[in-house]
Amino acid sequence: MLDLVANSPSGDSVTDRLLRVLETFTPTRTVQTAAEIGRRAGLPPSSAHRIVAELVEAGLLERDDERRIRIGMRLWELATRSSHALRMRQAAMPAMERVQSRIREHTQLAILEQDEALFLERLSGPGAGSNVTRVAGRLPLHASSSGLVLLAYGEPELQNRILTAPLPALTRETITDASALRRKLAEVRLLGHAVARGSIELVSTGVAVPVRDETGRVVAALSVVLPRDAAVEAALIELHAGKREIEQALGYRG
Amino acid sequence: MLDLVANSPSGDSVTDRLLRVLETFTPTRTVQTAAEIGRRAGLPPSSAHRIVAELVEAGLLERDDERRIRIGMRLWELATRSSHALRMRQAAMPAMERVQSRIREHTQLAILEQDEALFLERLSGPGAGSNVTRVAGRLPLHASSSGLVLLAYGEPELQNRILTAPLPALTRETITDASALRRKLAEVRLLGHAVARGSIELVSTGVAVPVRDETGRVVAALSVVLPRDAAVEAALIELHAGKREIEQALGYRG
DNA sequence: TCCCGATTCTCATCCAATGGGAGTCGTGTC
DNA sequence: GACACGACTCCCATTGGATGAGAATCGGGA
Repeated sequence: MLDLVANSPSGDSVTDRLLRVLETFTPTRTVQTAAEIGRRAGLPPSSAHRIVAELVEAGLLERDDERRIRIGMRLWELATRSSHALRMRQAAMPAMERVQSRIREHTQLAILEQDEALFLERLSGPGAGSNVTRVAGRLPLHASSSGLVLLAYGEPELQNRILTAPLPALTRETITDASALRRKLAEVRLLGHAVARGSIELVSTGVAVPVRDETGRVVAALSVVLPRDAAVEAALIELHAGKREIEQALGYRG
Repeated sequence: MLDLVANSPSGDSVTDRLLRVLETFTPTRTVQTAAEIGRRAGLPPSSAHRIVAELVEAGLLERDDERRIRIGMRLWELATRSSHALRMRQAAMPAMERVQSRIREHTQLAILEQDEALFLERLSGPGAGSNVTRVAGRLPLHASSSGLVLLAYGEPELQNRILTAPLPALTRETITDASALRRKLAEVRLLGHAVARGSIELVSTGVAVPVRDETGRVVAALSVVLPRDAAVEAALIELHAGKREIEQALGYRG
């Protein structure tokens, strides 16, 4: 490929490139030079600089004092202002705060997104226990309590996809057997909640309940993360109260 | 313009177009058909469909059951995971919850963004008063208490820009005179907080304090919105406690 | 049944995007 | 103070992917 070419000989569309550029940013790498971005996104230096400059112009990226690049707030604004799911987050916040203040452990809200549980919010008091979850982070459906709820009440087609795919173990207590998972899902539907002990981290137990919108579909999971051997009853009571509060805010008349 | 052309004869780059497409979404219009998007973004129908399909493929937009288009969660994820400012939001949440639970009025966190105050978070108990602020919403610097704080501690160049531009009135109590604003800013710096009575909505009063990061720069404003004639002392005490808590989380040793 | 709008597909056209290269700037090293 | 290295900017010949008119298809409502 030593020839002079134009219009992305690499065969990727402009959209692809923009996305690759944005994806070079991670939770641990929030500022980069334009050249770094280019290297990581697999772009020639001059192209990288041009594209980054364009994105800065558009407000999707920002240049700080030292001329380095950060993700622009414009991106977050666009996404947050106009997103259906994030309006749900807003509706759920008061209930989440209540649960958090009573249980005093991590309180989370997750939705189904591309066959994973995506966490929209996490409230954590001081002194709350261990928790790998992060806002805008993801966890696999078969391992997290939130994921189990979203999976148990999800489309049959989703369940098939997950049950026929490999079930990677995060700990030695993660369910990795399809038929065991199938039984677990039946249990979740029967009880109306999911308890996941040690399946994400050995030291903690997740407890989650489904949240329905006005159409009656399960659209989210409300959960708390307790120390591994804590009793779940008190948490369940608060989760159900919180769940009902959110459902009312969403217009569900159960 | 009846001739056959290629590569956007309209003279706009691909980035521009993508941004225009994303900007057709608003808080009140979160789902649209591809054709609607095209009309609003000023794109020919076939181009609109192609671009929308590309963005759906990339995950920046999503198609719902009825084939209509929504903003994709991917966009929010990218922005939230990798943004400096949103990590600050996360660091501020516990303090904000505390302030909210004590004052029981809207508690907000704002940053400076493109010469406006951009609200990163708003906690609102049940029964809190009126409030025009929205998460991911903006307010002018000269009118809101958060804006006054950000402006008072901002770069001189920012202050010049604002002070020499027109100062639109949101209510009859908004400061619209440059020299009055200059005096107000001096007062804010002297007192270490801003009180804005009726300048956004006549029925409410904003109270805001600055928040500094580890470099000592003011990077955010923590504020509450009280009923117009409420006493501000109790709120100020909580705001200062909250501010200090956030600054410690950010590594500021004041 | 017809109609109208949304959507998909095709394809000739051609210009905006491309990326090598050369040069500048700033910083850190010996 | 010279040198090395990397980030960045500018330039420009090249061209293939993006473009949008148009035709066809789909789908819902009257």
